[in-house]
Amino acid sequence: MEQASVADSGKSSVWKATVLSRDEQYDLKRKALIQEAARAFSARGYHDTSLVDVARELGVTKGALYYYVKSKQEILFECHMSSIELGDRAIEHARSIDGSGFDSVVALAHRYMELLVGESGTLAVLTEFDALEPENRKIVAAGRTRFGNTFRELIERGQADGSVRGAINAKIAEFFYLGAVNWATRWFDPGGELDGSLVAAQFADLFAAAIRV
Amino acid sequence: MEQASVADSGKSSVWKATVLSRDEQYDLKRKALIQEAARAFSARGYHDTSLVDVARELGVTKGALYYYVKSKQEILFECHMSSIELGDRAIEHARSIDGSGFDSVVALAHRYMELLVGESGTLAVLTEFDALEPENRKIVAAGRTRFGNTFRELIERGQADGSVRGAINAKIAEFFYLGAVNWATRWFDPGGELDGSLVAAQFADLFAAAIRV
DNA sequence: GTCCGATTCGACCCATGAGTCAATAGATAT
DNA sequence: ATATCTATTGACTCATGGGTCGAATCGGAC
Repeated sequence: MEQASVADSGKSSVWKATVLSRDEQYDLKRKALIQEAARAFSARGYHDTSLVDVARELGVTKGALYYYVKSKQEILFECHMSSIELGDRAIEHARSIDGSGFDSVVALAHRYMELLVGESGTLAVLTEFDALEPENRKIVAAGRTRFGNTFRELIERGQADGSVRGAINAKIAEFFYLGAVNWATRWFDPGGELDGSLVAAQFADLFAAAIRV
Repeated sequence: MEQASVADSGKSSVWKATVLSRDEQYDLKRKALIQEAARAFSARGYHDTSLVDVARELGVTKGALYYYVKSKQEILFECHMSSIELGDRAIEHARSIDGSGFDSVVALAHRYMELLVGESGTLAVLTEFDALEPENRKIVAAGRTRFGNTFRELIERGQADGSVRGAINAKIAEFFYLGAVNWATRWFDPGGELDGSLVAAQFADLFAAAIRV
């Protein structure tokens, strides 16, 4: 008992709670595992994160993890896929905007960042693309391309309709903003002094000012 | 002979050239080693880069590398230190500007990026900070802090003298720009379609527009 | 040509970390 | 109480990669 409470001193909150069905518990634990791994991957990087560490953080041993996932690579892949999904949701939102190209890209940029630092964003991993094995990388690359193309398309539409500065190179602007965002996953701390929606708003504001005509 | 030419098919250009003194050759080879490692660290990350790969790229075996450096960590440290030095040079340049706070930060941002994608920038590594061992990390952190403080100080001076938008959070603006820059070391290819000085100019322009009053 | 120090090789050691698996403790139903 | 399925352990294998070291090689000095 004493020892159990010591083991629980980590973040193993989801790894107990016995008021649920089998399947529900399984799903919850799996989610918790991926989320914890995502946090570690984002902070320290894929190759510098050992599953022993992740397991310890969950108050469990490494072997147990393999009851929920088949490999470390699978975890990374799921992290990437959920970030892709956030991208798609942001795209959907941007497309629903009935405004200029400028309005749309800014909406895309803002919503994307909001989702990333928000509730469901804690399991998104944007870096470590190279650590994906070829097969998975291809799938993730498709999602990335989808997002990047939309981003550039909206910028160019803005340039066509006169709402975005013509001097801007769409590709560089995209890399510029996505770089800032990708990097944010490294330093942003959900419990830190900077509030998520504040950061998202500032990021969107900086980007908007950067490309506004 | 035949085999030697095959081995040379990499980028081992500096690893021959017998028209120099001992010490000069030693220094050159050491530089080449660190530069090649930096390229690999920037592209694939520290932990995913093996010294066997670096050695092969230089047309040499791993053992030979240890004649020039004492550890992989030493290489990483030197890479970081040279990026710090670029930062200091950019600071020096920004301080020499006799203008508003806005003019100074933009000069800092522009020059920093120029140096990074320029000639001497090929050995700068900005990410992989966590891979530094504690002692080295402390030293590098000092350089980073110096740069970050200068960056924020200039922004705030700009806000005081009315040349930078007051609504901007200096810290977030700094992270925003440095994120874009850090990320650029991952994708920028000196021989690629995008010219270095063009990218630097666009980055500075985007940043300038983002914070301009 | 021979010698000597500067370089480089390649085989080796060792730590780390991914993934496996038989054994077992825990819960659940009968 | 017992049989059964679930979940977890901990000891294991194996591959990778950093670092070491004595031996071999190379290039210039005499």
